[in-house]
Amino acid sequence: MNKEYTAEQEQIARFAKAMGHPARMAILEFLAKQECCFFGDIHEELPIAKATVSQHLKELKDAGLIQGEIETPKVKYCINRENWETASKLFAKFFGQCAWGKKTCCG
Amino acid sequence: MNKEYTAEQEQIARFAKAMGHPARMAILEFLAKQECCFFGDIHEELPIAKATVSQHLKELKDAGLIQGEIETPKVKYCINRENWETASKLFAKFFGQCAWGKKTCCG
DNA sequence: CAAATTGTTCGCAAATTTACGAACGATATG
DNA sequence: CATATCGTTCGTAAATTTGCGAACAATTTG
Repeated sequence: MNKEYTAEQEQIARFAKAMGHPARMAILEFLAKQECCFFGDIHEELPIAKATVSQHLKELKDAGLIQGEIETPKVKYCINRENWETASKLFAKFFGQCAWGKKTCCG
Repeated sequence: MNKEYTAEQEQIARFAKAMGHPARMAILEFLAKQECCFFGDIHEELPIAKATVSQHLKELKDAGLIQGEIETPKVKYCINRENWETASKLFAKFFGQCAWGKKTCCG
């Protein structure tokens, strides 16, 4: 029972947690593929109620992976590119740190 | 309320979920850096009780990211390299799929 | 055999997550 | 003004997660 967690561990865990549900992965993939889109488009893609979609979007927004913007009467969502890049690098670094040689992994 | 999730979305979500806690990230980093080690070594690294460590290890094992092996009287844990590689590729693919040009992201 | 070491499992409590329908606010339309 | 559309928020229920200490099993040591 010693050390605390590093800020980087907390950060990547936050990103990972946000990605830790199929609905949220589906949302992220959908957004990543097409610049931006509206809530309704996302809802159509998913097998869950709109209230639940809204909740998942909030979590992704809180994690910093997406951002939303009101475009009356709709709401437009898109990837938060800056944080997406941050996450991308964090995960790449994480998976690249293995100590057993680059041949069998991370290649 | 339409489509279901793809197998790949489910898989990456499973990996991400397992990584979605700082303690589990710390465990993975610790293991990735040093081939293998014993339960006690992992426990020493973390600010949580052994029962909780054991639980986190079980989740990582269930997700396929690590594997354990009894080496009486200790238990040796290490990264599951095959699945680590699978995960590495899945995440790389995921973050690389953005549609807004490679210059501003994923580079 | 008694005692110590190592880690898992059990039982429990508190917090969080997931999901839904209903109600709601805001704006546009008839 | 009444209606329809769009999406969030509220309230609730069920399931899962997180964490701990105590008990436990298996082996080794005295």
